[in-house]
Amino acid sequence: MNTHAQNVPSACGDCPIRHRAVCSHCDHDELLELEGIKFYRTFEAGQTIIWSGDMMSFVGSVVSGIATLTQTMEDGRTQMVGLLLPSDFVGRPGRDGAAYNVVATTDVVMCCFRKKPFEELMMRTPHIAHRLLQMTLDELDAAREWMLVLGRKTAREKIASLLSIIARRDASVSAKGATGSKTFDLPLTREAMADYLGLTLETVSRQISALRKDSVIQLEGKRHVTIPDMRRLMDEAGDDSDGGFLN
Amino acid sequence: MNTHAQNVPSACGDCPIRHRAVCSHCDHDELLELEGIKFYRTFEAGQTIIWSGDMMSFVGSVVSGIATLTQTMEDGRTQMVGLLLPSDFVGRPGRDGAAYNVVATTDVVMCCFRKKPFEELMMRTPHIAHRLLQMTLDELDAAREWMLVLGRKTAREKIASLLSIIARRDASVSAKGATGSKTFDLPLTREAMADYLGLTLETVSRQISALRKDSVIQLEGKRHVTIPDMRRLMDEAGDDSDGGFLN
DNA sequence: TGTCCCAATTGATCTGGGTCAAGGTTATTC
DNA sequence: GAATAACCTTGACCCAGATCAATTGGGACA
Repeated sequence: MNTHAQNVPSACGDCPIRHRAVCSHCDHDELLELEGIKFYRTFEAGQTIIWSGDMMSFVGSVVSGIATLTQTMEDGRTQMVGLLLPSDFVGRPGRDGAAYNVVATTDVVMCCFRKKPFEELMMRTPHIAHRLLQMTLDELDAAREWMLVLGRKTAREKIASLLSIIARRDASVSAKGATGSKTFDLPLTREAMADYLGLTLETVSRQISALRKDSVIQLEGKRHVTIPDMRRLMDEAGDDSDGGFLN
Repeated sequence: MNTHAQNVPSACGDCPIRHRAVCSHCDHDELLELEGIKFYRTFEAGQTIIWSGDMMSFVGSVVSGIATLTQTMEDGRTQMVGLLLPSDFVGRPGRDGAAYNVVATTDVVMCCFRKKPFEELMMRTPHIAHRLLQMTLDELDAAREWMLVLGRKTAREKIASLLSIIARRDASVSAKGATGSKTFDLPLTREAMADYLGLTLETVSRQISALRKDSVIQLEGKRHVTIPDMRRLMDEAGDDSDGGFLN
């Protein structure tokens, strides 16, 4: 039982179940069991991966690309409830119906497992259940952190919170650690950001402009963001500590 | 392996680990193992059970009373992120620090387990891990459902959503099932409701008055609510289906 | 090189819910 | 049963963010 290194043994392939997603150890027994129940699927940008209420026949993780979880009311109001980046897990072992829409924001490759055999594997393999429990607890924390953002933060603080989350998960760090400067491409349209933050896209646009005018962020084009001072951004977000949506 | 009935065998005592909270079956082996690691604690209304950031030395479930999970910003803005009713589980196996404050709203009795032994028990006992995973997935769904409430619903819809959740979890049903009339005592002050809904207490008060004037609800005193028509309330909440915070 | 299209910006105005302030209701205590 | 203290309600006013409406920018394609 050795913890997994960055470079994956070729025997493991690039299946996420052997990376962060599900297990953190690396003996090869299960690989065989997985043959035939594991497969890859690709989705185009904009495509719905799972409809809320559908029976889900698979679980899996995101290999590349970005997907979002959204809830919708009949009148069309929508709220994004999660952001899926590579290595994030999708699915609800033990459940049949999906609770929300999963939509590909960019082109997405997923590594999927047929649900029934995966559940059986999980039953036989305690560390998978434990790993899933840890991941689910992380998501629960993230969701609750986000409830504070949605319920109590101002528009400016909401934008700063979102940027700081994306920066932490996504960014190439250009300087010393958590407080230096960071650069990344926004993976979301203004409208998607609005759906995430419980705002309108106009308000998102205005607040981004304001943050740029105040030099909290720099913009190159519409999507490429650089954050000269993470500490400053996190102050704007109202985060006391190092917060942690999506860890 | 028999599913648990309402009346608990006396050998089981009233420990929640044998009720809904953790396991859904009832063989007696583990009971012995639990001796010495299980204990009860009581908290007075208003008392903080766990401070955010504290090391948690126990996990457990609520036996009686009501507690809330809250997040707070330095400037005092607070957001409730969960409501704990009897049988709900508290704690994060595998984690040390608490992520939010847990506060007793009424007097609360908790059935606690020392964390380390509980975790060891969980490692040895797959069905406990599976049960906890299911419960955590339920909480995650509930949290995400609540994100829609916080991000996209109007004040009136928010109040209706909260009332319908409490009615579903808490109420004595007076008529036929989910659509009949229900009666219950509000377990929360107006201020706590406001913290739950991302509103101010004045707005909560006004919207409750409005719902009463429109006969969506009836009030006796300040806390005793009866809902003549659940279907009507759920329409007001904007819930298409039977929604499900806290299941 | 233009034109089509979609994302984004910016402006003007409106409004739901926040803020501030003044009572009213119960419950508790002595 | 009067005094005190929570808790709740209601009113008047205000403002952050929504809504409605142009306009701009930038990439793909012919």
